[in-house]
Amino acid sequence: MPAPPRPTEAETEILSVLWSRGPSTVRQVHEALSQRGTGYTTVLKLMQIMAHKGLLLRDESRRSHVYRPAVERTMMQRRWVDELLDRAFGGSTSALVLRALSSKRASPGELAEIRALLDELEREDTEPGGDR
Amino acid sequence: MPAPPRPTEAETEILSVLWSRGPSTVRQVHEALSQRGTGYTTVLKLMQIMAHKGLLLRDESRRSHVYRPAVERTMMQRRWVDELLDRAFGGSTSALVLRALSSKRASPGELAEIRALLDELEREDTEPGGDR
DNA sequence: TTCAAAGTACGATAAACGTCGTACAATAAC
DNA sequence: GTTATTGTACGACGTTTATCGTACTTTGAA
Repeated sequence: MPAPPRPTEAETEILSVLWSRGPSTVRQVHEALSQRGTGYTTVLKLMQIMAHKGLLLRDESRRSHVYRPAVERTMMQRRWVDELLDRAFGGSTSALVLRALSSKRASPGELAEIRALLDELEREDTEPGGDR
Repeated sequence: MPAPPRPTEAETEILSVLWSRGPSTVRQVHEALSQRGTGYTTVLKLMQIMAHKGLLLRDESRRSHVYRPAVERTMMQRRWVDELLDRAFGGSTSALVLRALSSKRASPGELAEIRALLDELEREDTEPGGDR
């Protein structure tokens, strides 16, 4: 099975539900997406197609099939970030980070988290072969 | 004129050329995109549509119309980041930054840049009404 | 056992995207 | 002045996306 393709916008919404809810039936996903007002069969068809594309896996052992993501959220986040990096920031990670930080105000806690990661990254740079 | 819509993928490539080259004719954009092998009239039509949508402005005073972006690169980067934030990171800036930093290795210079911004943001937090 | 409810499967459709060919206008070359 | 070049305008077309209606199947309740 080749790497699954990039999910479309509607597909991404479905993936989000599945990532946060865990394995779910079409009905459950449809209800989670209820505020968007799309019909049940629309969600059904999308999820069938996604399974076909390799974006979802499904368990058909029960009458209501149970779907789950075939890709990890982390993996997909990485792909999206890489894509945005290429497409919009000329590959400059710092430019993206700068934009993210200046765009939406991050909480002090979030800033601390980022600083911690920064510390770790710089430690790895100067002390190659550290932990992990 | 309402806010211009989100550019599509092909439109984004054209915008990138315009942002880096400055105002350009269709031919110049087409040449900058030559490695992608799209036809001249394709680029022409795309750019006409983009002007219609409010993504580009054009100067028709010369025979070869000269196009330029109607939106600033920075503004669009902000929109893309916000969108990615919502769609994929549940609005958590730190999660996005963490993913960006752990995904692609940032250079020491970039890390320093980020640290400097972090310092500034935290200074603003504790000393409201500082510089700016 | 029949019948409504809840499911899946899938064809049809409308809009958006990217693509190009062709028609036409203006300019430059000869 | 005629012709080749370079440009714009725009209709047409194949794909993909998102959407839904309808047909068929399974199951549980009356």
